[in-house]
Amino acid sequence: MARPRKFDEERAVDAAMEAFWTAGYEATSTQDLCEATGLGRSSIYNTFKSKHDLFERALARYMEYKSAELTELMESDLPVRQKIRTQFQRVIDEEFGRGPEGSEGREGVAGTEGAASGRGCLVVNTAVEVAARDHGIAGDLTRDYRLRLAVIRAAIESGQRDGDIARDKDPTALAHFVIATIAGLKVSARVTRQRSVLEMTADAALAAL
Amino acid sequence: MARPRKFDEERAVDAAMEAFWTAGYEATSTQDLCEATGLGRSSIYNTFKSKHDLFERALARYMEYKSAELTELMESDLPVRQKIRTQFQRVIDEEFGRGPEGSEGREGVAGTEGAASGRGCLVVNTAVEVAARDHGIAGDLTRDYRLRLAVIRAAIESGQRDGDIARDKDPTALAHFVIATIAGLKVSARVTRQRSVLEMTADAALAAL
DNA sequence: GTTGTTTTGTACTGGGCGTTTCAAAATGAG
DNA sequence: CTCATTTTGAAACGCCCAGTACAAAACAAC
Repeated sequence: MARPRKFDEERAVDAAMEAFWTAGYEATSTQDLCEATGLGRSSIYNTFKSKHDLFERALARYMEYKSAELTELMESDLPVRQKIRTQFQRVIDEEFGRGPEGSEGREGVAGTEGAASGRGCLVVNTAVEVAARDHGIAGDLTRDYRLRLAVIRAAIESGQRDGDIARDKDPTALAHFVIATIAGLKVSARVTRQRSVLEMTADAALAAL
Repeated sequence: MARPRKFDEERAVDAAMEAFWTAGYEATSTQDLCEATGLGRSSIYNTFKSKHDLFERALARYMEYKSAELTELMESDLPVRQKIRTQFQRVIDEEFGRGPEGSEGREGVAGTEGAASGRGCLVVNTAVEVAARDHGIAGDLTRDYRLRLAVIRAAIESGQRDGDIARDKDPTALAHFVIATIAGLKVSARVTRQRSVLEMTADAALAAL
């Protein structure tokens, strides 16, 4: 009945997600979005209401991906502590790559530090950059937070039943703590470009469980 | 020998710091900076080389303030654990205010969550927003990180001498962990608007020391 | 008061922003 | 093929951005 679309909407959202992930919301222009998706301005504005709308869909997609990964890990049959450790390691690997041990920047020489190479985490980036001034986005993030909380808390409760974690500890508190630690690792990774620092941090956090 | 300046340069930097703190680097326009400082464009560009230069000075000032507070606390004669606890509490109070216990937003009703009211932490905001694409700023943040690390590590080592913290633990690792936890609290505060959640998180973190 | 220097207010620059407009192109239905 | 409908590309919109140019204003030195 009419001219058909030549692109895949989902692929466009994925491409936009990559762009927002790399540069952040404000710093990603509509021109950048055109180049990332391969679409023209008209197609984007015909498909999505606005840059903000596209961002919200891209963010939702990111949260879907990450929540799926987290859920799969937390519902596996590994010991709890190992689940948490693996999640921490994932965060570190995502920031530094999975390359050889010595691949991080040289250390110790003042003033020669480079900027971070990874692009961090879209959720953390968004929480810091836009959540305070955008109630809609803040709500999206809160909903995602609750989802992650539930999944991690369930794994911790399961670990308590197995005797891997002391039963007198509050699983909700521990789950909040795990989430905060992950966020902390991601922020630290923006500043200290040494994998070993993050691994020390993660190990110390695991001692709290 | 010439017309004297009518404003205080330091005060201008302070005002700019407040503006950048509230809105972030990109979202703060030169117009905003004029209004925040009360200066005209000419005065700003005559005193500072550029928006970026002014930001760097504002950030440095923020780091000075915060590092001074941290150092004062860490070099006090409180027990270590209480020093750390106090620092965590400061972070929470800064995000939620020091008001009565029930002042946080209502909870439980999906979709009604509001955006964060506080403005977070300029260091964390900067680390996430600009560090990855600005080597100079990244270096400033790294230097500040090392300073905080040294101060906290010293407090922990002192605590180990007092027997308040197990001597077999690596004080450097614990210091990195404390810093990451603080960052994690600040990020979580952007998403969960309940003081109790952050207090649970802080308590759980203290168990790791 | 005059001169020399600096600051200040105002207007402006070129450019990029998010968004809209519109006609041409493309396609399925009859 | 024709027609109705939708997508697409290109150009343009008004607006705001960081930064600049410049002359008038304000002072210190003499």
